[in-house]
Amino acid sequence: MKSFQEKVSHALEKIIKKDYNLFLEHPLWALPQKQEFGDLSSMVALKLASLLKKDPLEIAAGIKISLEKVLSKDVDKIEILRPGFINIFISPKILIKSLNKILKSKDKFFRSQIKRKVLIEFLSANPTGPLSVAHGRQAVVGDAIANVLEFFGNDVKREYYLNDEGRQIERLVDSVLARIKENRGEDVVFPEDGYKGEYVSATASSLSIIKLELDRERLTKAILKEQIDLIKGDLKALGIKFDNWFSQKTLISGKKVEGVIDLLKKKSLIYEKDGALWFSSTKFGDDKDRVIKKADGELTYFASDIAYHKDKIDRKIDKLINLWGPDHHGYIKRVKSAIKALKHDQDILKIIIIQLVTLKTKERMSKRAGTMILLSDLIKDVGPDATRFYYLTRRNSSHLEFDLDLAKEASFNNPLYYIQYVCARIESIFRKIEDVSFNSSFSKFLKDPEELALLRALLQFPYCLEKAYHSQEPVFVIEFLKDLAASFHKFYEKKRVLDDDKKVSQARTNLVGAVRIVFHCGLSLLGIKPVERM
RNA sequence: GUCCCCGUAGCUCAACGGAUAGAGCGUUGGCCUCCGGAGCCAAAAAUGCAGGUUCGAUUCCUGCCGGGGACACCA
Repeated sequence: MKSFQEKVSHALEKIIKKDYNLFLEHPLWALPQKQEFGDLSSMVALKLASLLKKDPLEIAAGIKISLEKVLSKDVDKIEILRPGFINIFISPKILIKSLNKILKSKDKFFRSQIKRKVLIEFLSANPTGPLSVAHGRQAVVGDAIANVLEFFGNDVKREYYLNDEGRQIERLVDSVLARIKENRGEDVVFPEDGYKGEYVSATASSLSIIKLELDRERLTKAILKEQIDLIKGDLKALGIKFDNWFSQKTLISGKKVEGVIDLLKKKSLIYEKDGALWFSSTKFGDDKDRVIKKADGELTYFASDIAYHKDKIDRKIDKLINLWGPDHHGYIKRVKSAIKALKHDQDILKIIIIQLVTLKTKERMSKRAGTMILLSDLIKDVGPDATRFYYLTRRNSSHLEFDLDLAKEASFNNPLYYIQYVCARIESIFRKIEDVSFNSSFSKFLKDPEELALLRALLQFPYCLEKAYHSQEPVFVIEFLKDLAASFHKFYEKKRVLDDDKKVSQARTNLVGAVRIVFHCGLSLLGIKPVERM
């Protein structure tokens, strides 16, 4: 039993079943509320009332009586408010018991043991240039989601799908070759849709690259390696590490694409039209059939993607998660139809769309045009922690308007520092105590409203985790930490931890120790290091 | 034309279908004899428009208005 909330929810579920002979689908029937409304509040009487066409207050009164029987030792009071809220005030004894459990088992108290194999693929930017601030969002959000999944006990693998073959790569190589010739003063026409960014010129000036000018295969390899290393460098700065870099090239050289096409052919899902090969994706819910091999014989990106997803599924993974940009929205049906065609449950794949990062200037970021703000510049300017935080403050589905000046400024004037200030204050207190130990027998001396308010705020962490986990929205962790930070700062203003009364002092040390555990835990999910000093 | 995301305070964002719509920045005014004032306390200030579902709508549905994006034998 991680939280008292679960206990209450189970109790309510039983009561509904017994007294009303109903089973209502809802994971948690009691939710945390504003403290004035108690620790938990349930709307179950209202739901039942609308279902049974009865007076909600009457139903609430009945539930209250049943609930009091079950929870008599655990609650202070249960009150009913119009139009039918049931508000539950947990007894401080139970709160203190939970506090002691947290001190004993630390972050394990909050962890779960869902033993599922999950593969999360994210970022997967083409290795045709450095990462921009737009990519940064995909990278950071993906990593944070993976952290949360791991925290719940999943066996998580982070994967980067590397587009190491195809037209974009050829274009990049052509662009480098053109710059090499330009540098020699030769008269060349720069490829129309080539890459114009500075990094191309930099690559073209590198001696080890120029050496390979006439050996296109080795040149391509060298340029690719350089680009991938750049990407890895940026990721490392943010503390992100992929378990697997999956090469698109190996799909083709390994005949996996041809293999999957043959498989679909055997199922009679491939046909020829206008000289191209088409996949009958409409049979599986897509809006139109899609080309997998063009009339010129070249395989489409979609063909590789079918093979790629088949490969992932064949690795015996329970859940696949892909993070895509909103420009891939129309692509979801296509890939899911392919999974269905291969006789798999399409729900094995969860696609999360991370909305755009737009520039304040309204100019579009483009690698080819060279108009973009580099992720590495951002990290350099504001530091990795503020960078990560900046990306995680928005819901996945919300646009993130990017303003570099604001981001820089925000590094000093940022909710992150409101949160970090808690850590700094706690460490500062602990530095003043010679022997920081937590003796749970003192926790019972916590009884001031400020202390209990902080403890109550702390104990909502499991609920925050549930929300973040099920919605795949790391932003909930931030919202929670902000709330908890506010509770802590308020407590800190009014009560001294280092009190003349030894008992009080020790009790508050316990409380603050638990706050520290939760902050470290929450921040580590976001991939941010708690500070000791600021 | 079809599809997706977004319209909340001057600005940037919150709010599981719930109770008095919350924060930060900015503005105005208080608080350091005391563990770190990057903090605390207080004031002014908001749901684009019109319907619908509901005991209850910022949230769900429909239409409109406004902003952004996607709709390839591109990747």
